[in-house]
Amino acid sequence: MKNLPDKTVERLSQYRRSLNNQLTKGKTNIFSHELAHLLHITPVQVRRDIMLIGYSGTLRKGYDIKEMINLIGKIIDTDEGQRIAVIGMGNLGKAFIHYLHEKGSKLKIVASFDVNPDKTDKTYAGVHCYHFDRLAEIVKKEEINIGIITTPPEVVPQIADKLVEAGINGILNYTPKPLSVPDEVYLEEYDMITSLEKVAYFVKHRD
Amino acid sequence: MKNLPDKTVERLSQYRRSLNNQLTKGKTNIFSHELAHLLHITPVQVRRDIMLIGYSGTLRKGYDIKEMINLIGKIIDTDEGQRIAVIGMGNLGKAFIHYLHEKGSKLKIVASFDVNPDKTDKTYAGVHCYHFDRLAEIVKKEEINIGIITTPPEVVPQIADKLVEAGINGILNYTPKPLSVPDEVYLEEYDMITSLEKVAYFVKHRD
DNA sequence: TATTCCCTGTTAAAAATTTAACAATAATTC
DNA sequence: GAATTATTGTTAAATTTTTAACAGGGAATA
Repeated sequence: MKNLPDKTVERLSQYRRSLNNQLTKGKTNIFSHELAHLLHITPVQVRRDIMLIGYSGTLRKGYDIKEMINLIGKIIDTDEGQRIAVIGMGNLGKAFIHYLHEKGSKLKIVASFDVNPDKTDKTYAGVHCYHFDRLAEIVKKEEINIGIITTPPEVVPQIADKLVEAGINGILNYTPKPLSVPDEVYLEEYDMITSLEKVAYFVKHRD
Repeated sequence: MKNLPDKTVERLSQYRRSLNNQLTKGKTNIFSHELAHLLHITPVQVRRDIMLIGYSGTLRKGYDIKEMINLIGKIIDTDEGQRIAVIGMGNLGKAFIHYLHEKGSKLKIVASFDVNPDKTDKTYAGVHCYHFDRLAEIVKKEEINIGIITTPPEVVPQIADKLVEAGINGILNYTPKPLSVPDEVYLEEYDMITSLEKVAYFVKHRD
């Protein structure tokens, strides 16, 4: 499959979640306008995304929910499921682990890291916390290929270097410290303060 | 000032943070390419954003850091500073409070809410946690105008309703449950699982 | 069986965002 | 003081994303 647009990929993840939800409610088919309504987007956008992934619904019956869930899985997930590490076991790191814990997602957080001895060598929601010194070792052993960084910003560049060195393929940086990594590593950054200041701006300038 | 593009607003927040950082290092002026380098974006983008906010640097000396910080403040902040509430005192809520605690930001988290009696009537990092039943009362008393939702997804719609009813002007929804609010309320949504699945997708399809 | 209606799939247009191109000009060099 | 260099500000082009428009066709209706 040709590479999908960024935004479509984001929505696929959300479609899947909504669809799973509908499935548990006993629904088997869904119209573009229904799915759109659930995500508060437009039906056209739904249909366009579905077109891009090469799926087809049936006229007047909409889309088969199970089929769509499976297809999205084929697009996003790998067969083995990707294995993830969280670096930094503060509140944000814990939130992540907690978030992924219940879901039947293919994404598995299999290790966490910290330097604080109060946190290392303990297990939180089924995820063991190792000392950061053991990063390379554990990444290899556990076949981790994605890292989520939730540490204080000062140490982010070194952490990223270590992750890349250890052979990770994707990084999700949740700190306010912008990062750059080699081209072959996929990087996604998100800054909580920025999104809050964005809200502040648009609240101030609304009308 | 005419309304700025979404993305420019996001970057302004990041410029300011970087600039403050440079200021503490004793730097007084900065070139577009330097600022660009700090955020890992292009110099053109920096210059264009600066153009949009109507600021000018001086040729060969770059931009005056203090002036820019002040200007960005005038654009994003209000004189009194906006007052924020966090709804849901789980790990994510705590992360937010912690994050904003140290910063000299104009944004102030002045209250938090939960329904769990283990959490209510306590203070975390200087922020008092009230029972959710008191939302309307406290929002009024504390003149809160922005709410951050970090609760379990099931209860999000009711919470949003209550926030809107209480007269809030902006909502930052961190749950995976899409929300819709009246037009006069600014809504920003962010979904941690989605961004993780996005990384997973691009890692899988990289090159 | 003809007609209407609803919903999909897709192409085309519009809007938002990023990137490129370059003119202007102050400082520096020769 | 002429030529070169570095850096800004801005217009234009390219890219990405969203929205609109509408043809097609199966189901329902009559």
